[in-house]
Amino acid sequence: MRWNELNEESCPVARALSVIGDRWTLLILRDCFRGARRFERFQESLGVTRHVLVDRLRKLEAAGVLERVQYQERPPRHEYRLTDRGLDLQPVLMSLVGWADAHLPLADGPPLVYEFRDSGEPVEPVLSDARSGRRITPRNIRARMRRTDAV
Amino acid sequence: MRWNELNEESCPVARALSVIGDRWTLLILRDCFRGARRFERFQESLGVTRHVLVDRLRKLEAAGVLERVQYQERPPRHEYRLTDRGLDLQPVLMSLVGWADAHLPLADGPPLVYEFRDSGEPVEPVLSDARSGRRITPRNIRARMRRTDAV
DNA sequence: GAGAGTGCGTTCCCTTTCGGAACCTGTCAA
DNA sequence: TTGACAGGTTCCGAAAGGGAACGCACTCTC
Repeated sequence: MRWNELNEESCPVARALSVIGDRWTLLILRDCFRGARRFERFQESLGVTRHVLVDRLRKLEAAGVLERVQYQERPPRHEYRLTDRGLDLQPVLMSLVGWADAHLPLADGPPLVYEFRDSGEPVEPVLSDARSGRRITPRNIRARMRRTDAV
Repeated sequence: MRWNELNEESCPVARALSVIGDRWTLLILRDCFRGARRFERFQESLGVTRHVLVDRLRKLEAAGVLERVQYQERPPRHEYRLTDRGLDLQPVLMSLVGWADAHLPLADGPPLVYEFRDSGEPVEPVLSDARSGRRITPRNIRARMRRTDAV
């Protein structure tokens, strides 16, 4: 298994990481979910070097996670927007936040909280089964291989 | 923001990535969830070089995600086991799997499926609110900053 | 009791990636 | 005409990673 060929793996974790597993990539997406769209804003927010940022944005665009949209003509300027495919990464980000808040807490509480847009009720995200609504824990489910090459 | 000082950030995404954001780390944890515990098995499964593997295992141990347990005396041999903190990363892995299955599908279907350990019913993991059970989507929730330094 | 095997590293060398800083290219406004 | 702005590109040295060999403390087999 080579890092640059993760997309050819059958394991879904590996294929997901082939898109979002590079350094900085998930932080770029975090900024996207917070409304960032433009190169300078990503660069300032992350402090990442500019060619790395170019590389990551290009890869995310190629993967269909971001789309590059022209927002002015002269000089041509583009911004990066989350596609539906990118929006679907929200559970990944929220799971990370949930884990960090639980296990790497800050002294003065979590710096951000999620709430429902309509009611303002706070959200405590957990994984559950879409059909039954049953809560998912590491101990009440198991993975079953459908093919042996899954690794 | 420097990669090696992500743990000092206030953003929970950054702090989570300070533990699991390095190359290979999530793939090591994937193997742990599949029952891998020993150095040789990780090394064979991933093809990662041995010193990188040593580095990642040490960091995960230092972060309390894995614990190093002696399983024989002479010569002393240790294996790496998920702690409760490590088990709590399952939603992160499952979110990645869900996203990959939805957006980077394989021609012949997902190589592995999750099912409930007791009933064998298939599991379709989604994020929902622990209290209300309401489904979470990118559009029905918003993040609210509790402090301005959250970035 | 010599040699091979096992499990977990460590060391060495070379390539790739990354960080830091400067530079480039249209365009507009002062 | 000079400066600012947005989004890159280029160059160089440093850090991280890949590949392969070696080390070491046993045990097992012949």
